[in-house]
This record gives sequence, structure tokens and C-alpha cells, in this order.
Amino acid sequence: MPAPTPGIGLAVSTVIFALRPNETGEPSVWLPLVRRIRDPYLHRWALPGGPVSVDESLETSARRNLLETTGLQPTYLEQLYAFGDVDRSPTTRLVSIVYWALVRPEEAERVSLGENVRWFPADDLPDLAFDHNLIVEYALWRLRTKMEYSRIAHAFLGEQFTLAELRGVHEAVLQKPLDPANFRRQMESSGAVEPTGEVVSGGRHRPPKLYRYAGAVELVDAGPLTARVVAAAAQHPPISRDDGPAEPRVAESAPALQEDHR
Amino acid sequence: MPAPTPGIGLAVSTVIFALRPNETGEPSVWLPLVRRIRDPYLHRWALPGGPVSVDESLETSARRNLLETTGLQPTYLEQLYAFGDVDRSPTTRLVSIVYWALVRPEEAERVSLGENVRWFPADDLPDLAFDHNLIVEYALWRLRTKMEYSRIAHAFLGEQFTLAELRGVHEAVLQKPLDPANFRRQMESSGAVEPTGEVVSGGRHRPPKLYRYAGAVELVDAGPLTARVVAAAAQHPPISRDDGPAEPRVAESAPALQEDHR
DNA sequence: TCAAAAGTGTTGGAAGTACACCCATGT
DNA sequence: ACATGGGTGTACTTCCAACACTTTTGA
Repeated sequence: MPAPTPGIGLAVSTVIFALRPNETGEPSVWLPLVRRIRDPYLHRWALPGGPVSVDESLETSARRNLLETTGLQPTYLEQLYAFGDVDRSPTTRLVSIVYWALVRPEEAERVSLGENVRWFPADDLPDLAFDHNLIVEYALWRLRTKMEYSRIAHAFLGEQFTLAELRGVHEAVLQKPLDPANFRRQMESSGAVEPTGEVVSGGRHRPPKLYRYAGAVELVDAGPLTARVVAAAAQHPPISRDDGPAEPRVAESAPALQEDHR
Repeated sequence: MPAPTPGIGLAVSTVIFALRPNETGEPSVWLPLVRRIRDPYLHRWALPGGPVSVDESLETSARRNLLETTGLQPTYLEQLYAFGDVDRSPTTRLVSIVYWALVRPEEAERVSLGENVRWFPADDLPDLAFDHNLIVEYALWRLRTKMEYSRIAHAFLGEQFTLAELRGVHEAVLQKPLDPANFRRQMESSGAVEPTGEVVSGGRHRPPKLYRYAGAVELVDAGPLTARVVAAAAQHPPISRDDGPAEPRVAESAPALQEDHR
């Protein structure tokens, strides 16, 4: 009965962010793009993505595509927005469900670079295919605003990290320096992190403590979509996050997948 | 990428919110649902919606469907989320781009009620078709959290309003009383509202000043997509809040276009 | 006059900002 | 010893919640 909508292509694309050193050695936000090998926009750089199969959910489709095109398995994945303007593709009508993802630097370096996949600094991109420049801009805006009120920064880091490293993530994303003392207190009082007991020696200064994310402080009560998300995530073992994409607003909860245009 | 995906239906649905008095006379959040007139979920209540045409954008599709099924032209409309689990429709694969909308009470009352369209209190719904219960729950959560940090409350009101009315909107949505004095100061200092100079007499108390929204202040910071949204909205005249009486229209009950509509 | 809601003033606490200062390590 | 970041203390400001109080109307 429900006839497939004729003439409209349905695709999933993903904006993948990772922190990498820029020219001056400072960490900044990068993303991998793939070169198109067919029309329209032949040879242009574009977000990784592809059509949705009938037997996979949107998120599953995003993960599969990421793995196939870039080899990446993100630590964080969230739906961003559905783009469906009639003229966004010159040849056919195309609706894209766009996700955004965060990956750790180590994993980012494993991405096989070549003619068809390359990293670009997030705020200095060439002309991309379709409306992908706008999409990246929006994803970047989302990353920055969300960093200010949630705890997604850890998705850029490994299991353990120093508070200086965590602060570095915030500084790189927000592009402004943060007061170490105040940042420390905020993190500690939020209950988001807990010390592992270990320290890092080797630097020529006082050895910093290592922290991990406190999964217990899980943003409780998370919003209505959380159950779905958690269940879905459980089917994707390689994600290894104690924490899931859950989403803390201050004392509040939030659905993990969400589209909050703040 | 653009090859039309076969076997997947693409639809748009909308969660419409309005404030109406409940049993005890207090204003609370209600939404209109339409009764399904075909399988699957024949005769179940469902969100208004329908398939996307090849020649209309997602938002345009949402507006058209709203007008056709409920006669409503929302003062506020925003994309909520794309739902695409493989089993969300028992018969076919169905991906729905869901929007949420706010309408004014006066307009809400014009919705022609009947066998096929009826208002329901938002937190006391029957079993709906598809995953629509989850969707409404999520939309409600979004409405409530967004009310706390943005200025969408006016979308429930007319051109002019007293601060008590505006506070009433907040209280109804957030389901908790707010301090009149503090609420007043917050609104005034935010610059979101400005006095019109008029007052309302007739109550047996001091006549309250009327306010209007200060258009200069952005409704919500929607980030990079704002330009798109604003431009798109400009093509739909009757929607804006600060243009004239722009009055909406009679709502004739139409054959419910629904998700699986062909 | 009184009731009721509009509107103002004041206070105390929580949370964010700036910055001085001590601590522990490698060289 | 001293340079370097790790880590603590503290004063200042800003925002928010609570609530006492004054103002203006209709009855």
C-alpha cells in the first residue's frame, strides 16, 4: 500500500570530526571528505554517504557507509538534520539524512588516505558537492554549541585522559583559551569525570592525574529517544563507550539523538 | 548516491501543539490527531502527515499537509527528527521526517472537529499508529526544554499580550508556577519584548501593559540554517507573527492524507 | 473600603570569572 | 635552583529564586 515515493532518492551522509594538529601544531577540527566518482559533481569533494537500504535503519546505514568509505567507527554518532530542498541536487530529487560523528585521533590516523579520501580543516574547505558546505557549517555550529552544555568532549579522547587534555579539546573546538583552574573545578563539580588513581610521569612538571568519564552520572532520565538509541547502540559492539551518546543538559536530561537548533 | 532508493516510502508528519483549557480550566498542551482511513493501523489516531512530492521541499510538504488535513497554518514550524527504523511500519519500509509546530488558540479553535480530526491532551494519548506515541513524547520534551532557553512562547499568542499571558504560556508548558516578579524582569532585561504603550482595562485590578515581541531579537539562534529558514518562511506570508492580522482560514476537514498515502 | 492582580525593591545564594599563589617534577 | 605545568584559594561579579511591599483598578 504505501507506495515508495517515486523519484526521490533517500541517502544518509555523515560529517565526521576529529582533532588533528594544524600547520602551527595547535590541535584543531578536521574532517574527512571523499571524492565523488560519478555525476553530479564528478570529482568534487563530498561528505561520505550513500543510499539507505530497505533493510537497515538510518543510523545503521550511516555506520555502514562510514566503515565502507572511510574505515571509521565513530565513538559518537548523532542525527543532525534532514536536508531535502528540491534543488539541492541538479540531476535528481535527493533527500539526505545527515549524521555527525566524533572519532579519536588514533583512529583518525588509520584512515586510508589517497586520491579518494582526505582530511580537511573544518573551517577551510573547498567548494563541496551539493549543499555540503552548508551542512558542514551547521554541523560545526552544533559541535560548538553542544560542547558548551554537554559532555561530548570525551568522544575525542581515549579511555583515560588528563584534565589538561580534556581542556585542550574544549579549547580546540571552541577556539578560545579556558582558565585551567576554573575548568578543573567545573569538571570536578559536575561529576562527569572521576580520577583513575593513576598519574602520568615524564613531563618536566608535576605529574597530572588521569581521569575517566563517570558513566554512573549518566544523565539519568534521558529523553524519550534514549531507549531506542541505547538499544541500537548495543548492536554495534565496536563503539565501546561506557557512556553512549547520552546527553546531559545541566541537571536535566536529554534524548541522546536530538535536533536542538540552539 | 542519488539513485532513487527503491522500496522506501518517504513521508512528512507534524506534531502540532496548541494551548487549550483542560477539564479544570487550566491551560495545557493539546494536539490534533487524525484518524487513519487505511491500513496499516486503520482507524487508529495518528499524526497528520503524508508523502513528499518530488516538487516540494520537506518544509513545504509539512505546511501543505497541515493545511489539507487540519486547516492549520502554524506560527512556528521546525524540523524535529527523522524516524527510520526498519520495523516502524508493519507493511512497508517507511521513513518519516517529523516537524513540530505551534499554533495560536484562536486558530486552533477553528479546526473543524469531526470523526477524522480531534484534539487530545498531549500527555494523555491513546495508542497511536506507528511509533507516533514516541514521536509525540519526544516533541513534548523538545517543546519543554526549548521553552527554557529560547523565545518560542509567543508563537502561542497573538500580536499583543500581557506579561501575565506570556507567563501563563510558560507555566502551562513547563507545568510549574513561575514568580511573576522574576518572570517580568527576565523578559524585560532580555529585550525580547517591548511595551506597545497600550493597556488592558476591564479586569478588576490594575490594568496591565500590553507588549509585543521585539522582532529585532532573533527568535532562536538556529545557527547557519537560519538564513535558509528565514528565506523559506518569507515565501509563506501568513506565518509571521509581526506582520498584520494575516488571518488564517477556515479549516475544512479534508480526507486525511497520511503517512502511507500514495 | 477591599480584593486582586500589576508592578517594584531587597536580599541571599549559586555559579562563573579573574587571578594570585603554592606544589611536584625533570633538567 | 628554576622552569613548567598541575593544582588550590579567594575575591568579585552576575544571575536567579524568594518574598515583602507598593500601586492601580473594579466592585
